[in-house]
Amino acid sequence: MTANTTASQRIAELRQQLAEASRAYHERDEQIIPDIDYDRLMRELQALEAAHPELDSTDSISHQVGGKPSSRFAEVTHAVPMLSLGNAFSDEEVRDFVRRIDERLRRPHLMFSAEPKLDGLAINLRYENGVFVQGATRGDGATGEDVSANLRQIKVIPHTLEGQGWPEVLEVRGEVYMPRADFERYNEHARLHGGKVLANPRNGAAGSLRQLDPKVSAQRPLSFYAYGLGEVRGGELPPTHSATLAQLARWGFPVSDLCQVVEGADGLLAYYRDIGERRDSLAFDIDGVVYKLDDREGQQEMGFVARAPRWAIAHKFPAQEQTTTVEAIEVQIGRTGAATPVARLKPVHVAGVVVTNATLHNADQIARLDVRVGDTVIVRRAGDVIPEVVSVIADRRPEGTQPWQMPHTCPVCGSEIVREEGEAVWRCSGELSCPAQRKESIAHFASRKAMDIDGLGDKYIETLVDAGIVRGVADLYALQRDQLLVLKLALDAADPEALASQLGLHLAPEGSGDTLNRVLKLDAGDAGWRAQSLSVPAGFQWNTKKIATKWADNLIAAIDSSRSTTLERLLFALGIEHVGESTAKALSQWFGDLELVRHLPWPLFKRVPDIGGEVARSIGHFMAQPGNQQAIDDLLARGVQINDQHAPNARLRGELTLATLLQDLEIPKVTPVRARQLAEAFPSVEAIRDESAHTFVTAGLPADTANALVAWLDVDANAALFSAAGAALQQLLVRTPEMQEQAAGPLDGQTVVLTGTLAQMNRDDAKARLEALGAKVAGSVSKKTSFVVAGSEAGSKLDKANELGVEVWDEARLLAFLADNGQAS
DNA sequence: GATCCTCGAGTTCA
DNA sequence: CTCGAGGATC
Repeated sequence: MTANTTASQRIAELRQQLAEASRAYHERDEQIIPDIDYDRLMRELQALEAAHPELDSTDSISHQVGGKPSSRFAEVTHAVPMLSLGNAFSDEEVRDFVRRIDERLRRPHLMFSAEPKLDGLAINLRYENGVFVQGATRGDGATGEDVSANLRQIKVIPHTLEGQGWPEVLEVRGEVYMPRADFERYNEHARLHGGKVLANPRNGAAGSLRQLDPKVSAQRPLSFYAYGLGEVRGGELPPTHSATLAQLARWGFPVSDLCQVVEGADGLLAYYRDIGERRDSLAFDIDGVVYKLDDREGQQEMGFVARAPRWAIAHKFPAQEQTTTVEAIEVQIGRTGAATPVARLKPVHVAGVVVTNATLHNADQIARLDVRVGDTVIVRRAGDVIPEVVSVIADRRPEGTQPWQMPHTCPVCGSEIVREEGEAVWRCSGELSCPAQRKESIAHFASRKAMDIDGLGDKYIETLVDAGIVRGVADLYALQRDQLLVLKLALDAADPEALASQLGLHLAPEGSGDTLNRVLKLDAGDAGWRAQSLSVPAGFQWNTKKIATKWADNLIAAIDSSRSTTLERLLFALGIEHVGESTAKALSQWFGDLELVRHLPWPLFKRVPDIGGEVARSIGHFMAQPGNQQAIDDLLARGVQINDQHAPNARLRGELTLATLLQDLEIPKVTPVRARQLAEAFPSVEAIRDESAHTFVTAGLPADTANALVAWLDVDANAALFSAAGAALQQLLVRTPEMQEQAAGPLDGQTVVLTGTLAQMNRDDAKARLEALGAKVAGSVSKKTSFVVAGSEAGSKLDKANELGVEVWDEARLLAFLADNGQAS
């Protein structure tokens, strides 16, 4: 095959792909390949055609601008063609652009008008004698569609011009777009009322403008910014682009206030960076910025190349969206057993990083998108960082794919995967017998906000667990330096036999695992393979320099220093379901000591604000497992110490009554009113326990309530819980004298939210200090928020605060306040 | 019973 | 950061 046939094949291929994409984009408002790919393919085609002029043809898509207009609307031939712009993707290309102008014009100060490039739909508005007469889409650049009726529905487009001095014929060009917030609101409404959900603001704008019924179009929240001119007759306009925009604004057109005049390539690049940083906080989507030589005389001198002016260029942001293929859909098991499907993607660059994984959240989301293995998908890194699959490109689905289904068994331990009634998540039922859950729970235990064991990364946890050295969190505190050294040696060893003989270890037979496992496992007969007691012989020759000893020493030291901890950290570290950072803190503050929390009957936990039945039961359930109690015993036996134990909070005192207890037990039919009645009629739990329904009725309870109570007490487990709770209540009340009064802080009862980056301290630090003054530090802004502390680059939370009229402090004010109240750094 | 608010849990990559 | 769901409140 000659080079030429290869090229001609490729050209044909490219032309077909591009034509297809172009048709979909312009006629059906669908994007079947992302812009970035389209641009890349177009460049490839142009390059090939330039290199092989004999294969070029005038009707190639590379010589057209956009697609053919659809036939539903009247055609409009533009008096002045609507051209597209050349693209720049790098600083270098921008400098080239400026250099070309500089070389031709030879002027001292090159001034440019820089503007955001809105991601919408370009249109041309025609005014004759100051009255709007026609509006058209760009179409293929030469002819577009008459969408005047729909454009008249857009409030910001003037029907008649304001002010005076406008030309007889004035054509204004600009972008119709849909503001993000309106797009969201519209979709929310559509979802609730079964309307058409829009894919993104750009498609929303395009689709809306091309509705045949202007009434439908009127419902869509469209807006407009002017950025240029078409035909102008019978009038003078200012000599620069920037002054023209100002003039357009005076005539009543919306002009973006982000437009700026800057000088030279450096000015352009600074503008680009500035807008790039503000991109996410803008009210609309942009896909780059546009630079135009400001003075019109210079523009004329520069002229045009085939499809674009030489005096303007679009500087695009790195693609936020990319296509790639789904190589597999795997299931990850989290600490709680939650089974999360994750798409393994063919690696692809998106917005500066290589993305290989994207969460698919849960089975419902997969079903909604209908993502299948082998699919080509569009991946996005939205405003935040986390990649997500936006949509599947249906046309590129290979034959014979099946809809994805949640597996029935756990990929790690083989246990059944089940879904609770009414819940969205599927869970592996293996609990701690599932290695994945065990590893995750150990990782959680060691994490920064829990026991904070530095240096114990996922990899090491994995090997420690696989090797059987660590089976539960308490085993971490029994780790020996030698075990870690051998572990590291085995991980790096090329020759297991040699290593084993050097260390004097018995080696598991080949095929019983990788090098590491063969070194670590010892034949224990029928019991299977077990970790052997590992040690490095005295005088062992380390054959590589300083191998691993540093790491092992550091880890042992980190584990050691984590022994001294707080109740809050330990409770959080245990990984009790529904007990996160803040619930752990509440438990620690209200009850003060571990023994109390370990043995308290669950209904009493409900006395703590923000703990309800679900959370209370979960704590009780955790503490009722012998294995968990054993683990706590082991931790304490191996030197874990809680340094902040104290007496229960005195505020509990008023809460601990027979009436509240009766409510908290969740006895059927026993409402708060009935609970109070019972508490008044009977002095204690013991007095109620063995009574008959008749006695309760005599005491004033309705018969059905009395019967329900007796029936409930008749169940042994309930009776036991009842007695235990009564005893615990008494015990706590007996401790009344030692209960702690909480010191009143200046921020008592206030809720504070931190946002943005603080320069002088980190977030956790600021949080701790505010809490020391009595404040509650919350994660989201609501009308109950007392004030918001905004650091630099504050985002949505600051907006929300402004929206709700919540007071906002800057960092200086916070620092001053902290200093005034004895919490200076 | 509905609504608002907060917490927990899960996730990516340099 | 976002979603889902638990808790508090009316």
